Amino acid sequence: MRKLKTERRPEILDAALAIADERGLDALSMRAVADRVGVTPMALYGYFRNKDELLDGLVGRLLGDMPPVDPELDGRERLGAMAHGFRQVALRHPAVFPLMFSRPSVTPDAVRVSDAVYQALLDCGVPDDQVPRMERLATTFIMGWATSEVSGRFSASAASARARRGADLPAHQRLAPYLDGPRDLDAEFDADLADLFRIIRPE
Amino acid sequence: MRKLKTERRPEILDAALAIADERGLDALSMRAVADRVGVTPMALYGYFRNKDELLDGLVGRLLGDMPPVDPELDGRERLGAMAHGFRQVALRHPAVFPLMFSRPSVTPDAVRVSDAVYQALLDCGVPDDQVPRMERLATTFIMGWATSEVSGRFSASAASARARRGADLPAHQRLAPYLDGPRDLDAEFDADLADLFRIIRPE
DNA sequence: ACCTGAACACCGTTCAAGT
DNA sequence: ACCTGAACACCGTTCAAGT
Repeated sequence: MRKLKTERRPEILDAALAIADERGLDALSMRAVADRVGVTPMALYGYFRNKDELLDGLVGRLLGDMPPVDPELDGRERLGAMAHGFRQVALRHPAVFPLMFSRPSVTPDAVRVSDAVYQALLDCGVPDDQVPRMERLATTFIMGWATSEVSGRFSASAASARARRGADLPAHQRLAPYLDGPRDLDAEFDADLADLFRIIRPE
Repeated sequence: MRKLKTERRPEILDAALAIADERGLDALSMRAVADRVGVTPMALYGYFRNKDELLDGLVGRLLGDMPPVDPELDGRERLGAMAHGFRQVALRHPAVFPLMFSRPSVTPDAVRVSDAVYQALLDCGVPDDQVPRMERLATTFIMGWATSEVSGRFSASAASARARRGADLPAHQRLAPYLDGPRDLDAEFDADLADLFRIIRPE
């Protein structure tokens, strides 16, 4: 387990992220990254032990890209700002964002984000012993929502396909007027966040 | 776009699921599936247009495996039973379950599951025009939770690594007693579901 | 100290051919 | 109607060598 070089890691991760953003995750090969950086594929193995570690680095990079949150805001406003920050990162990097679920990050950036969420929950009045669970609940929902959005699970085309296919099932029939209309995902995200706050801060 | 054969599709999907369960998603190659079925890799292309379609079929299979829910139960109990069903499917097929996010399914099984969730939400008293959003909210949370669990995001080892790394951040310090203890994911899932019902059915 | 070249054991998929 | 064989253009990664 030899020591890894670190100097060009940011440059390599930039190249990898650019490839994933432009051409998708399937196009993200060690060879493609090396080409973009201007080295041989094998040079990358001086910086990352293997492709999995490079993908972990990419998740860390996404967390480092989270927009900072105004510390003047109250707890609830900070949580909302962070939720929108997650969603923006997902929309900017739709191919990479879903990796957040499968590659739990423990980088300094990841821990800093967790700490900000903990602090916001504490400021909302969540009891200390409930904060870790509420953090998992909130981040799970927000990451799941953003992943669904960027992966097409909430797309209008999937919705109308389901509406068509379910036309003779009872609940689909009753709900037909609401299943295939236009969708405003911005508004739905906000409505869901408002509901989420009712869990976090029972009045 | 020629017509695909269907007869041996279930047999092929069984083989694929077995490989993913036993050896993970990386081991799930067309060649490995063909080997297990006892045919040449190219024979699979008579049943699936490409590997992506085979993976879509796998997601459909998972939805078909969802345990049926007792129709005698009330709406809230049925929702709880379906949530536990999702989680059980995830625990049985940890490598494949996360694909549910990225491969929105429109098979008859998928639509049948949606209809059951719609009906349960209606029976809980959710207004018709809110049911589709609540279905997305609930399934997103449940799938995100199950994906987190099977992907290691909730693992004790990740938690203690984060606890160690965040030891000098303010909220981590204050919450230290609660960050690295033993975890009961069964209990946490139930607690989260109870909170989720407070969104679905405001008293 | 950092990078390259050649090689190995794999991939998904196309096309033409076999029964 | 269903399957196979050979081939193509890729993969991630090891090892030994180059500067």
